[in-house]
Amino acid sequence: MSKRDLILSTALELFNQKGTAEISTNHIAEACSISPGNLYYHFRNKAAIIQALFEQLYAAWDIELSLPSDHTPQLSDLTSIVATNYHIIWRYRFAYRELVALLRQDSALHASFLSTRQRGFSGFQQLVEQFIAAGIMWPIEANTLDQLMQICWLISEFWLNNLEIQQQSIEPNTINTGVSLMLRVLQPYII
Amino acid sequence: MSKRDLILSTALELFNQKGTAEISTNHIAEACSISPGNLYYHFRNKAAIIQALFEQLYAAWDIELSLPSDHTPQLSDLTSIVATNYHIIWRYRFAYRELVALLRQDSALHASFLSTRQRGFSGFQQLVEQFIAAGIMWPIEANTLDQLMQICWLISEFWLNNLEIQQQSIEPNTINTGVSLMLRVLQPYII
DNA sequence: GTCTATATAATGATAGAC
DNA sequence: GTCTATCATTATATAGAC
Repeated sequence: MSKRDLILSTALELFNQKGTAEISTNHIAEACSISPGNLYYHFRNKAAIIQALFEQLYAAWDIELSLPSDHTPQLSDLTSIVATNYHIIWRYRFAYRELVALLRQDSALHASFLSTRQRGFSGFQQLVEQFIAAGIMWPIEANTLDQLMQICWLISEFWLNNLEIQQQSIEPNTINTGVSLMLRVLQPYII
Repeated sequence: MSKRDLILSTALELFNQKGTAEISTNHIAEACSISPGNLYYHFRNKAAIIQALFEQLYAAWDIELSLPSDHTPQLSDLTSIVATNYHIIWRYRFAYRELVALLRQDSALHASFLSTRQRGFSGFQQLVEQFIAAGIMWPIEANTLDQLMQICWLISEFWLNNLEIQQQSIEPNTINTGVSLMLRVLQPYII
């Protein structure tokens, strides 16, 4: 592993444990067993480390959430995508715990997050439209469909935060409850 | 206004602007035009200020969300309660922006938040049960009902965060979109 | 209650040797 | 690339005078 990757994986672990505000560049360097000066050779500053971790998050979405394009979509695709998404968010949970605060502090980060998020939402839209075309779901009026997808998206982005607020452990069991909620939203429209 | 209240309202404004991590006790004292020492006479530390602001938040919920008990519930009660709740959350928006991080750092705060939140959720449960009893909503199987209420609760807690992530301004128009989402969830079960 | 002054520690970040 | 040394700044918090 390159030193850069060591710094990033160490920072990710510490941020997930204690939050970005509590972890200083000195903490990260010490946990990597390198000097603070060395850390600053690899990263301009602390914000650059956070930005690089967000880039890893975007890459994880691109890699792990892509569906084979020659594939007739099934409802089970939705549940597996959502479950995979929860695992990615959990891996970068510091980001979602502090999301609004982090984005407000760094407008470049906000821009990159928004454009990545928009791509994801478009993919989700296409999937649901494929469900309708395949006769898995009833045709739905455009406004209603948009609302349903917004609700599903909200659940997918905040379900883990919701579990943490309730001090519930994050495990397959509790994660699947989040998947069930999304299906509950769509259920009246499923054939 | 007492000095204690001045400190709290000033801290609230600064926390809402910049986040709790960026605002020090010195910043708060300076904005109040008092000395740091004086601030520490009124509050043990910064965490105590945050705790006191959460107490104000709890009080706002108790005062502004209580319904007259001799009143037959209507669906419009739900929308007005939800809209009022959004206004309260917006007033204490720093708390919801950083909620998971703040609760993880302070177990006493976490406990008080959870018990207040539980009371709120119970009140919401009762309201929906009254809707069913009054023939406004169909009888719903217990598990389904619980899921629907969890979804509504998730929307109510995270809608403003969702708006901020999307860089949408918080105004009656966008707030009402959140109310509509909740009604969209319940719509298939409304008579 | 309020202030000044200060202790102590940590922060982000850089310069320059190797 | 990596280190040591160090900078200026800031943070929380307290002591003691008024």
